[in-house]
Amino acid sequence: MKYEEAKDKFISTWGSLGSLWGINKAMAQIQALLFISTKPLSMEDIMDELKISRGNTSMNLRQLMDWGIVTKELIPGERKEFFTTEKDVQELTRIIAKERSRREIQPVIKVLNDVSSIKDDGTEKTKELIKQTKALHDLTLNADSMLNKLVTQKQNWLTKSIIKLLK
Amino acid sequence: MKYEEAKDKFISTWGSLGSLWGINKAMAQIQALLFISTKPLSMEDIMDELKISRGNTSMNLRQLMDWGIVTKELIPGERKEFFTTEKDVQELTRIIAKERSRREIQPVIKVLNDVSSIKDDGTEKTKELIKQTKALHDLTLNADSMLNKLVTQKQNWLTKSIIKLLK
DNA sequence: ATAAACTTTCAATAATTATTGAAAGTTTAA
DNA sequence: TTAAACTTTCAATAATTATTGAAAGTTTAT
Repeated sequence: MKYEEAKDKFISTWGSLGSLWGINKAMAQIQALLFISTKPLSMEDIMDELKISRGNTSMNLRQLMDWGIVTKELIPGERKEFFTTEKDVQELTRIIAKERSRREIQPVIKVLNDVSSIKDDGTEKTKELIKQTKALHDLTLNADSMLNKLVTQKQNWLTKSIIKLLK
Repeated sequence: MKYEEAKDKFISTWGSLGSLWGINKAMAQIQALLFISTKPLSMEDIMDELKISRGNTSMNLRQLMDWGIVTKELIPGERKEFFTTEKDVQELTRIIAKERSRREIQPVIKVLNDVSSIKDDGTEKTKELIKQTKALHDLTLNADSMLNKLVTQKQNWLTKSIIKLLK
């Protein structure tokens, strides 16, 4: 496999994986492109490489910047804006996990907490609702914490053990 | 908050959370409904409760059964089929995590592995591609393993400590 | 074998989400 | 101040995904 082929394969795979971490295809592909680029890229560069429109590029870059994953880089003597992404995967994951926790998991924890706190009127169905939403509430907290744990760990000790197991 | 209100709130919230764990709204809502129900429900019951069509109900129940989350229950003397869902959240999570790992994470690990194995031609961009896809490969393995870890743990020791921290 | 009771399938349609492109906005250089 | 270079916005459109409903399929009781 040659460089170009490998690069395209990587970008398109990472793009379609976007759904897994809750971002759209273009956004994931822009991030992937920046991730393997050795130098900052301009909007033009990104549009050309990914064959997407100016508007699409602008909007998705903006969102990536909102997330704190991509930063503007000003290059002396250049009028254009250039962009780079966080290159440390641990840090990248930490940012994404935090963002998703804040946007998606926290609101659910709140609802589960509310629902599991309704007054127990003694009926079986109410008891079941309370019991099961409590269990989900616990699980969600648990998952959220795991997410953060995964992400704040300093060393990838785990990776090493897995690779050992797989070989 | 009364039972009906709490129930509806739970079902709709859980439904909209579906995207987080990669399933569609109707599927998540059916699962939620079964999850808090004290007895198996028929297709009719589900359609009425969630106001969705017969076809939609049938297709999503089928998918939930494919995932192994929902099972058919035959009730003696009844012609209809009845459905129940796994009630143990730990087990539920384990099933979902396994399924997502198989369907989504494994293929990505494969691509990352392929891409990071391209011949190093000595250019900077090739080195960067190799380095960064290797890093992602490790991360993905790591995340996958975490997912499984989260899910196979017997006790929710973590939950307890979080609750303690939050209070 | 027949018909009633029930489930599945799938083409048509609706709803949602992503993308475009051109006009409006902003910044910079001279 | 002007105009060129660049970015952002957003209504229109395209692409994708979910949902319906009715016809076809299946099972069961008689």
